[in-house]
Amino acid sequence: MVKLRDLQYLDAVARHQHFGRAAEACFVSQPTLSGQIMKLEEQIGLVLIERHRKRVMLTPAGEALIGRARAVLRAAEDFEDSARALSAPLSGDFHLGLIPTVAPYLLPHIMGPLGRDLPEVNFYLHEDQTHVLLQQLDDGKLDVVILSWLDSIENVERYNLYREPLVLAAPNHTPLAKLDRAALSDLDGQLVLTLEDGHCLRDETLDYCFSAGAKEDQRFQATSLETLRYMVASGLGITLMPQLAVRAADEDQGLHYVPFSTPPPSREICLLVRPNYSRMEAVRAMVASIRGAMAGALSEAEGV
Amino acid sequence: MVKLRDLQYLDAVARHQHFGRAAEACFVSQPTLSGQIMKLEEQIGLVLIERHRKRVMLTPAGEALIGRARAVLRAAEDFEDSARALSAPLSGDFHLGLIPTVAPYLLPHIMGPLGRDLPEVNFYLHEDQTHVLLQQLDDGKLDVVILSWLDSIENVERYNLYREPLVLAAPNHTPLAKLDRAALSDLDGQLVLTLEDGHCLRDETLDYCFSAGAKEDQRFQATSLETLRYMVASGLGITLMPQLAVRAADEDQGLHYVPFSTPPPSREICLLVRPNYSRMEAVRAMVASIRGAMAGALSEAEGV
DNA sequence: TATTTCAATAGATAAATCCTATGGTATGCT
DNA sequence: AGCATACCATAGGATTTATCTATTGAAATA
Repeated sequence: MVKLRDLQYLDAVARHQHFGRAAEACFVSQPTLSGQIMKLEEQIGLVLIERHRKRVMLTPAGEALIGRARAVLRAAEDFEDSARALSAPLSGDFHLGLIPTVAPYLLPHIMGPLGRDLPEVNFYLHEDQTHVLLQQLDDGKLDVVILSWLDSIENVERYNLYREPLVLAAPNHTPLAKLDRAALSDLDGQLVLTLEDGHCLRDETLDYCFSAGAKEDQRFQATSLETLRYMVASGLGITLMPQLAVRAADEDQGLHYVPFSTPPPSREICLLVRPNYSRMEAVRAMVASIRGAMAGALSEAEGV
Repeated sequence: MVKLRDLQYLDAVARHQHFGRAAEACFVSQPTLSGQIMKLEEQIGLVLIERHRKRVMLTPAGEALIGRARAVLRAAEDFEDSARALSAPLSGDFHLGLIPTVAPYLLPHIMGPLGRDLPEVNFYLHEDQTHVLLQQLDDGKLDVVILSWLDSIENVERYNLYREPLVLAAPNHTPLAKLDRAALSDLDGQLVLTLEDGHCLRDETLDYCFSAGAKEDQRFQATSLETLRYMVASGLGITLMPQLAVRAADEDQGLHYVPFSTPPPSREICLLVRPNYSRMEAVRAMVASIRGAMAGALSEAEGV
């Protein structure tokens, strides 16, 4: 039977397209890696790697097998992760992915409680757009992602964390900013500023706005929620903001937030893991910790 | 990183609940296996096996990990199968599962062509009911199954082989046996003999019969199509028979087959493999070979 | 108490892996 | 051309790992 080490060597060569660097990545000498790769090729009766002077690459057979080789390695890592989780359920490294419209506003609320409730866990934080996070979750690069739920997402296990209302952000001294409560119908005929393509908040905002009869201002697209905030503050237009991004201090910057009358437009922020993920005990602890932290944070924010 | 060999040892101990027999199954000595298991336990920091005098068994931790260990082994086998398939696509062992109402009538038509078209393949044949075959396909015990398609089947790749008409089987000298062509409406009010529970042909037959107003004869249930045939021949009642099970010689046994007018009741016989199965080239060759053989066989039978 | 059963231990051997040093062959530069 | 560079393959020896046989030890059985 093939050996996991050989598959690691194969994976490294496929990745680096270079025997020396692949060997370095595996912490062995180049001849060792070369020899083992050759032995593997001999064992299965196929040449897996095309050796050129300038660059090595996989043969068609290698290309066909590399996916399955990586599947074996993933399964082995999964076994080891499970073992670690069993011997110390609430410890180890966790790679947590968040979308850009959540991370900077959620993390201040939860990093404290998480550090307190799971003191043995090291959290590595990754910020990216939904589709990237989901891909990385699937690849095993991330353990957990937190994002705004979309019905098109599949093949994950989902834990709702909190439902986040969207509020209307309008420049001071405009009629909309005078409102105590906004209704969706108030958006009719308005021009709305949005984030650039790829942000799920953009799609959610546009959905609500289109159905209310508002139009997108196609002259500008913001690259981040902070940019968007300043575009609104400088009087360029209005937008919808997630509740957690609301800052009372912005009033001085020419920006006013108006909550919607119930039921407000909102998004469901949830935590996702792969089905059969090996460290569910820690995930459940994380979910409980975050829900606890956010129950307080949102009702507090809502009162403002 | 864990070694595949260790996982094999673990799997063997879990299976045999006995170190000595597990070692034998792995073709190593008992101390070797004991030692490696202990080393594995030490490596992952968990006791996986409860050593009792009378019987060894998995600890809860072992129970939690054995599934993932087996997943690793399956992935490794998959890699090796793929490698073999690449170096000799149309050779090796194939475990083929068939349902009992297909196997004895289909195999005579296809074993010749299969042997001719895939001379390097060894076919191992397994006969069982649909749900057992599907489970074994999923477990990797079978490479390919051939059965009558049900809409409830999922998570497989499907290749239709042929659509098999069902014909009316009635005792000679009964009014139905005098018909040249039967219509479903002719079944109205009849008592129909069926196979015992678990055979998909039973469900298909009853579906057609119920919708035509016929009732099941609950006094008898046949354990095989051959038994059923003789029950009809001895005048106990009528039934529906798959076209391929029709034998002209039965006329002398008091049994008459009446084809239905078009469109006749029928079942779709198809070949299933796991998605991402590693030896698709051979499967495609099998499908082509069977389709070729059956195109002739069915039109021939239909002419009778 | 004697016997049986079965996993663990001890010590020796065989095999696999890995290292350093070196060879050979394209590629690129002057 | 000629030399230097980059890089994979080969050789030979050192180390680690897996494996074997023989034996021990501890519970279960008679």
